Amino acid sequence: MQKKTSLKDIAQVVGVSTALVSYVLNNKKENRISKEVAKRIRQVAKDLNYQPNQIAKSLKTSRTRTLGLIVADIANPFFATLARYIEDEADKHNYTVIFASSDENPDKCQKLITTLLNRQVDGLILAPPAGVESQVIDLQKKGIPLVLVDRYFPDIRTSYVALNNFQAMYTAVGHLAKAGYRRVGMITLDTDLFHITERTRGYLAALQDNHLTTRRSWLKSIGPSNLPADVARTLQAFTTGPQPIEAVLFASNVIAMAGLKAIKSLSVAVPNELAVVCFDETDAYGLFDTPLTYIRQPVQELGQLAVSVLLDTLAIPSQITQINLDGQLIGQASTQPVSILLPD
Amino acid sequence: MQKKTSLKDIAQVVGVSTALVSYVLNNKKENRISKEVAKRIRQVAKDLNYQPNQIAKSLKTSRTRTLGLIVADIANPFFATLARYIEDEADKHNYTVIFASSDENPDKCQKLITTLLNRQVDGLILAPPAGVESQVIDLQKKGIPLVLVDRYFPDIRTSYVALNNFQAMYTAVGHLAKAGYRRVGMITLDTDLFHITERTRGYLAALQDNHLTTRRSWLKSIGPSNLPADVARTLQAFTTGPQPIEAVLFASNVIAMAGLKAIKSLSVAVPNELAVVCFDETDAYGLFDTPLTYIRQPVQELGQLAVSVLLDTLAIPSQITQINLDGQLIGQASTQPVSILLPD
DNA sequence: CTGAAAGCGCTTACAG
DNA sequence: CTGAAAGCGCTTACAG
Repeated sequence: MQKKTSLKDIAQVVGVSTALVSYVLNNKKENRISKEVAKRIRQVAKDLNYQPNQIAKSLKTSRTRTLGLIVADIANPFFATLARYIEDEADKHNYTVIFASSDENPDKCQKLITTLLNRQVDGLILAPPAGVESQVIDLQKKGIPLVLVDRYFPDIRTSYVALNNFQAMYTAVGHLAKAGYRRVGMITLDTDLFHITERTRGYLAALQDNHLTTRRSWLKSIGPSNLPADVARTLQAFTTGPQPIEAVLFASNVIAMAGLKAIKSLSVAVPNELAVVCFDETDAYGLFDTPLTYIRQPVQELGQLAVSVLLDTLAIPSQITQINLDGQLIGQASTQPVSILLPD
Repeated sequence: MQKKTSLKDIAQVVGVSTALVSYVLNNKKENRISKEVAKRIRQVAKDLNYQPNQIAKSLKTSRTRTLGLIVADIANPFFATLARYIEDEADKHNYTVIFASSDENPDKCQKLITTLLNRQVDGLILAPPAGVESQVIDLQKKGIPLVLVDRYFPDIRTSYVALNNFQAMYTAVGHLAKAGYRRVGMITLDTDLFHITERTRGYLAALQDNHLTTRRSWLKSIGPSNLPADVARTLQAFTTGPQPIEAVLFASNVIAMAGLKAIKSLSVAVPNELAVVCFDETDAYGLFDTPLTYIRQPVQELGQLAVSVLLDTLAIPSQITQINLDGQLIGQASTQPVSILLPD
């Protein structure tokens, strides 16, 4: 391997100390260094193609300009898109990003946190799995700059950037009510994650405020194993029987994809037999027969704000910033007003 | 911020040198150190919750146990999935991954390479954009451990892990020919990237070998600006006129998604009016009316092999490993044999 | 105005 | 068998 040139090499060639070279290349003490020496140094640095060793710099300054990002799964389109915006925003500030996937597993999350901290990341962007409250508290105790994204723990005072999930689902139900749908069901994930339970709370509150019937069986929580089959079974139950549901909300993108596939294979007509609201935006919706109504998360803002809140925290460690962004309901044919539905 | 405990802290408490502590905690010279001292050291390390500072370790050893990953766009499902497998495989060997997106832009790629090298990554996994041959050669000159993934440059002798794109498309055309389709078109990306041009070469070779008609107008290359509209226009041209095409190949996942949407909006019946073969696997295909035939890339193997080839290169720098993996054709209803097509 | 010296937290060749 | 010392490549308080 070709030897990289170091400050020392430049210093030797120019005949000055490494200190002076460091000052010049970092534009420090500009007014105190003779123009000529500075010029020589810069020229030699360029000639030797000097590239500073960030590791050495980091050891000295104890700042790595690296952020750690832990999501549930980088292969999930939501997190992949989020990661992209985080990357771009971090790059704007000359930070790089190390990413890792927790698979919603608290033990794995703990391991990843330790790894990232050993690499001296300057701060952590964390989409926490359920059950890591103690890990987050521990990070705070250690004074690690931290921002939660997508999810957070209402009982722990941390910085976070998240969707207002209550409002998002509340709005979606209101939209259905206004369009004339009365029997509204929801399929959600079986989890304690706050962002998901908030969606349920929004659903239930909106049913009440819109004077719609609430039935225990119309709200179904589904675990990760056998998810597609369980979603299909639930939809079948929802749509058959004497008083079938008129509209369904899918509370996550994973649920939505499974739900839409089930709707196709059950040959349920959308929206005539069943109106549909999905969560998150994806290219895939464009392949469904009916244009789909969905709740759009402002993923770009989530990513950008996560980075900028974290960078603020680096500057002012005591500062806590909590941001809830509103989702946007994109109304399409899958929730057409009942009054203008075509006869079957 | 709570002060982290260092080797020195442990050494002070136990009353030995930092050197000895380092030896014990790294399990070096085991037989030369008295069991008792070793035990004390381990105990104190545990009590003080010692976590080694990787930055300091890296500066000394000049190995960071970090890999750099540059893809076109981490938000693209193919690269997101690839990144996930790379992450998992790297983690197995106690490596972490810094990722970055080049947006197929050579200048951005150069900038990212420089950034990653300054961070002293041990090696680079690169899905190179077109036009970065000189950058790759430069990396080789510098002796940077490197593996290309997904794409490579046939004229440069580097390690790579890629799909056998020629074979993949050749097989797909053969499948169509066998099913009885005679007029076969392809929509591909307008690029010099080898992996894409190989797909074109496979298409053309298979047409010839299967004695199918080749027409210049049946092979259409489309640029990134206005891609969806251009794909739609092309499909319309393909399917209208006196001698419409009977089958179409979409040469990438982006083309496929645009193509499928266009097929829907043009109300072209699949496979009766047009048989379809897509590239890459995605959840989204499940929402299309007809089960789709597609070419599956072994993404997991691609990711795992990229990491293991790179780690091999770290051990034996001179070693070049070139791997072409075969794609798998998943035959479904969208390419049903002509003989059993239902009448329109 | 300039630069020698100390030190960040480790590892390891080397001397005793 | 054990550990002091040097050094990785930087930065910066400090002395001149």
